[in-house]
Amino acid sequence: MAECPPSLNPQQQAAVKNMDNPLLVLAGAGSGKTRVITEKIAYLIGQGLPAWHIAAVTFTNKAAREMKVRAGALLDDKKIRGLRVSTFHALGLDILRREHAALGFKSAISIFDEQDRTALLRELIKQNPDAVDSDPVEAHSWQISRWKNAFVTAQQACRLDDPELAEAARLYGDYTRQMKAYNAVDFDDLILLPVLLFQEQPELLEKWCNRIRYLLVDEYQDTNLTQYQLIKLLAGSIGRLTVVGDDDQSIYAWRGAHPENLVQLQKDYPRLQVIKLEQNYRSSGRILKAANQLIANNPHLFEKRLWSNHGPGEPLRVLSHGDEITEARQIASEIVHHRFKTGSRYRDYAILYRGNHQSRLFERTLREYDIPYNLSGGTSFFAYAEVKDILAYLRLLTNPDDDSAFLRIINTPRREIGTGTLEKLGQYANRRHIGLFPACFELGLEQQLPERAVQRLRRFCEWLVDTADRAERGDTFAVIREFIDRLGYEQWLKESSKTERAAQRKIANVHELIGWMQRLTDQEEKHPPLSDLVAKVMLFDILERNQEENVSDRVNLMTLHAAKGLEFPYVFLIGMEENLLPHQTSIEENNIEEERRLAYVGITRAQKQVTFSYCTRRKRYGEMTDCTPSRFLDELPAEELEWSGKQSIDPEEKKERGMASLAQLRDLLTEQ
DNA sequence: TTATCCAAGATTTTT
DNA sequence: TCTTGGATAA
Repeated sequence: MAECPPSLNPQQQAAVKNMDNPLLVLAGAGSGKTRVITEKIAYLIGQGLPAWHIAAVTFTNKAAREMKVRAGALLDDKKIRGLRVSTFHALGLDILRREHAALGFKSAISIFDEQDRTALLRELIKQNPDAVDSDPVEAHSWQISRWKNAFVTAQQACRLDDPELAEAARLYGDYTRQMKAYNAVDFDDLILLPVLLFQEQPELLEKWCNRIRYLLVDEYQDTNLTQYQLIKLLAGSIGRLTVVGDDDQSIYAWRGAHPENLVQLQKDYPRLQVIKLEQNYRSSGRILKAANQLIANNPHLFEKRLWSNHGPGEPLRVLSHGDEITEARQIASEIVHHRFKTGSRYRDYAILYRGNHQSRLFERTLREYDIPYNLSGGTSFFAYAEVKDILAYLRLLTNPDDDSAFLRIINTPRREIGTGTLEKLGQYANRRHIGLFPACFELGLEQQLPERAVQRLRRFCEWLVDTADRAERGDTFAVIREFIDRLGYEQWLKESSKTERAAQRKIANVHELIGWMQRLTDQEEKHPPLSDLVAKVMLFDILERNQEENVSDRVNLMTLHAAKGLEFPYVFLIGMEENLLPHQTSIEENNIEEERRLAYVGITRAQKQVTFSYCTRRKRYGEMTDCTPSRFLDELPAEELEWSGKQSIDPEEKKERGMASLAQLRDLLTEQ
């Protein structure tokens, strides 16, 4: 973490102590915003507001965890009991779980991820063959999500009368009805449904407002319109509320984030106080100067200028390379040399890039150079097919209406239940307006399907019912383990995997998932029902947790998005080229500002030094293409930049600095 | 029902 | 160039 001042600076103090007015804290990068939130929680409790009346909301599990830990360090356990620190989605889930009846849901709610949503939409499109539609399913799925994030209901979407979106609007309605039938919600619903509920039933809102008497919101610039509605409802008309944000770090507009919420706050709460935190405790002067100058090219909701007490520090460097292979090699070799020269650790370095695909070459190169690295982002644990399968089984055990889960696992592992059978089952269930699982037990099904098929379905379903029963009553996890065992799932993984190693990895993932859920259960005094657990698990990412535990000494590889909120002594910003950063599609859509903020986020991650690098030629989609250095490089203070690369560097130095052979490097390492 | 091939497309992704 | 998913053949 950045060094914090021994005591809070005047602005931070003002932010902590202001509790009578709604408060907006404009916290620049590295200005100690997490500290302000945690200190404020401690202050509120010190002023006599019990912890269980305070809620702090973040966007990531990681941020929530960090906040909990840091609040815990300020206060003793007793005082902090009941404090709610969670993600938006976890808060929404909690509301839904407690108020499900008011929304017409049964208690065991399934949570659908994007894949589930897309699969369901695909089904819905198939069911309506007269609609000639060329748009891919993903486009509709995305549009529906956009609507949900922008607080547009299905009815409102239908009334938009936009022929381009008519099909999506129709699907939105069908989808919403179908989800209700499945007793399922998606991630966006976790925010949207509580808002709709509170609007319709003020007495429930009052209950929750009574419970949450002070609300703190982290990364406020990332809230979407629906989340803002939820904040406004919970904070009430008085606005017992502190939000902390930075419009310069808004990099999620493409996902529905609405940084204008910063201004809206001023309109909705005339008594709003605004406090700016501009002192930076992270970076050296030159880095801040560069960051300030770059971001000055964007229009601003609020003016803000970062400064720091640190010295000017080292100049910013720009490296030029002939191609991406040279780029990767030179950076790898620089890290080796620099680390050796300064006695730094691997984990002091971060290599940041715009797109995930850029990591691949760097991974390979770092391996060649024997540099340990950590890759964050990429595929999440829950994207693994084996994890999704097991979760689908668990979902079906707790929620028999979850057709998505049913379809996913009915023939995984193979049970000789093919599409023909499922098609007929689906038609029957549709006619009877029931789920696929309940349909299997109906007598009428026997007229539709051959007896063998019915038998197979029933045998499987009866087994599930029996398992669910025993899991409810007995030792839940013993039952689940036995269930997975009897499924023959591991055997199936072995058979279907290409290599033995892949199979072992998948099996390990399954164990990890179950073990993790069990630990989660054991933490709670009263064992929560399985359905709660399954829902909760959907909101977490186990990989994230692993990386926390893994405090090993590794170079960090991540996207600029993933880097937000983190800091490193030495930062490499690679691929500083037009069409890469700013990204091509953003140029086409004329959305340079968000790209500029991405660059800004990248620069402000650095404590001591930033190194930019670009290539003059690069392989793209398998073809060598010419590249132009990013326009953002021109927007930086030229006098603080030190260019090196083929134009400016003399051949001797180049040889010495960049092109050391692998053998030389190995020698260097062994000497050490 | 499953295996294999081919064509299209290729940002970012907190939950 | 690599991945993904849909179509097609066995």
